Amino acid sequence: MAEADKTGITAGLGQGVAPAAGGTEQLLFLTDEQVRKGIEAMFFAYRAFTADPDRILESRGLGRAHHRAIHFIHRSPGTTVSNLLITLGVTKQSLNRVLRALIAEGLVESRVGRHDKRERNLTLTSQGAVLERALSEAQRGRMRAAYRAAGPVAVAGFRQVLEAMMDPELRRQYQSLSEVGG
Amino acid sequence: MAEADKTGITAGLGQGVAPAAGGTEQLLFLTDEQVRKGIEAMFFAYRAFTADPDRILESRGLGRAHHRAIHFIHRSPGTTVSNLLITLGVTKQSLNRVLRALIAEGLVESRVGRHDKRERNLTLTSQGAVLERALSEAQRGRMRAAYRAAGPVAVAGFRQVLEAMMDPELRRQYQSLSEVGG
DNA sequence: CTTGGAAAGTCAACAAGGCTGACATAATGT
DNA sequence: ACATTATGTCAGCCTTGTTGACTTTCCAAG
Repeated sequence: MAEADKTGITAGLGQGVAPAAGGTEQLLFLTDEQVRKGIEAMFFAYRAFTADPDRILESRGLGRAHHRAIHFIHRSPGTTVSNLLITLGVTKQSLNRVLRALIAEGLVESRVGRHDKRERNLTLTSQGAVLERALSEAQRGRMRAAYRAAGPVAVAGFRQVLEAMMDPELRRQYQSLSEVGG
Repeated sequence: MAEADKTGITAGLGQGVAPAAGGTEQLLFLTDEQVRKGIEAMFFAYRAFTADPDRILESRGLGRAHHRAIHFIHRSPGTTVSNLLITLGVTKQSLNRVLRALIAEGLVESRVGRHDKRERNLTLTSQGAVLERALSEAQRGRMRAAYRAAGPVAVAGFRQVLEAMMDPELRRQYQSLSEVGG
């Protein structure tokens, strides 16, 4: 199947997309078949998306959960445990297990907060930064290749649809990351 | 490693990278920041993507693994265990546990193959079809809403990028599903 | 017809990474 | 002084993935 979608959207999108043949749907691109393909695309793409980092992590006895923590600590250095809890959407106990491992491995540092000593400010150690870099490189390499293959217009659309899929609460979190970032 | 510097723009620029609205970001869309946003968008969107079915499944004591099996059995009625194994990318033992539960619940039927009696042809029972419908409806509802919000051009781009992210092998599988399509 | 290999099922054991509940500690704010 | 917040931790449970070993059934080639 060719990437004929570029122009027509409705026309090129193959198989089950009956071109208005008795179709009641005013918007052709919203056929069940189209939506199903989107769902399956998410499933397969997400597998590919996590495959590269998983390979790196495996060799160090870490998992996807550690990757996520590393990613967001890198993204928001000095963030607190509570913040991370909200971002990751897991329980304190679950995150704590992950953080304990990361700290034990010397990848993350946990310092008592300056203003509020109950808080812990989390940062990557230099070792942690090295691993983050490796994980990120692998994942960004794939993402970058996909971006190149699909082109800038497609990339914009990609992000638009993903953002539209998020619940408002998640979207807010997602968007606030960029502002903070760095 | 050096690819990141190609654009001359590294981290810390946040949203400011692209000339906000309708800008010509054609040369800039491969900045690290852009790619990172894509990665995070995948993370958050995938959470939202699975949230609705998860809620339905939970109430019936099933999990995401069951959903995946149901989805692909629905998609390719009469498929064999081996086929499903390849599609889902899990081990025989793992899939078998899931299938056993689905059969016990009367959601899936396993019939001895006609041509090759070693094979088992898997189909949804009427009950299984009902559940599939419910799960699918929830997920497609969200996807459809996102599609509407983003528009047809964005949808095309969304699919293009996701497909470009897949490894050739996964992409082949993904594409072959449409042809079968029930 | 015998036999090798393929398809499927199963048992056992294990690990990652979610979850809940209960409880401890230290620091903060009222 | 006291309630609340942020964090950590123990214990136990669940789902879903993994390996390894073994069996049954069946097809197909020698």
